[in-house]
Amino acid sequence: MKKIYCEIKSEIEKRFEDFRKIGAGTEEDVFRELCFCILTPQSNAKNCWRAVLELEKRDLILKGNSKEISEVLKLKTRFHNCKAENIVLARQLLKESRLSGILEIDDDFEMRIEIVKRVKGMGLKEASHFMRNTGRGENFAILDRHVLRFLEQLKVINEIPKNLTLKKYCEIEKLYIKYSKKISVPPAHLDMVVWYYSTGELFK
DNA sequence: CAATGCAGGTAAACC
DNA sequence: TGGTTTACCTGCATT
Repeated sequence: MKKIYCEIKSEIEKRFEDFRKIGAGTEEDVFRELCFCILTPQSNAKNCWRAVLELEKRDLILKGNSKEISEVLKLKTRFHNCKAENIVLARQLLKESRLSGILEIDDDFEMRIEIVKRVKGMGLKEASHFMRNTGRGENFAILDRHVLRFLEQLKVINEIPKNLTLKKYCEIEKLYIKYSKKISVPPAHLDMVVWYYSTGELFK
């Protein structure tokens, strides 16, 4: 694992530079990333990004109603009806200037909790994902199926829990961080190493 | 062709 | 109250 990390470390660092740029960009740039994270659960990440681009092309991210958005999401992501609703709801936050208040929170952990509480469709995993993609949360774990399987294989955890409650997520996250320290790979980077290891490529 | 597995989970209902 | 189950939902690759 450490060996793989050394091979792709510079590539990962390049990604993180891009992430920080997005985070420092316009609120709209950040919102596009939020939409992406709302789409990814149980869906193909690449198709989710294509869906975001398609929504943008049709100018639906800031203007489309849930039905129009759903039409685009259909064929590209699972649960397109819920996710279309969630994008419209998240947009309300943006338009009522309640999103910027969340984004201005200094403490990363506090900000993550606020995202989970305020943005429907965002759990701890996706909130961590969103924060990483906007250049924050370097001490978070993005506990998706790949990472959990990886942790199980290494016996960092005994088994993958059937349901990941907030409490269990935090417990496993602590073990994940402990392990990342042990092998001297930053927590945020380890996630990408695992992702590369299981899929053979780096994406978002 | 039918059956199965897989795709970066979350919210809400349930007991 | 907190852990568990279910709804959301479908295309595509593999066996």
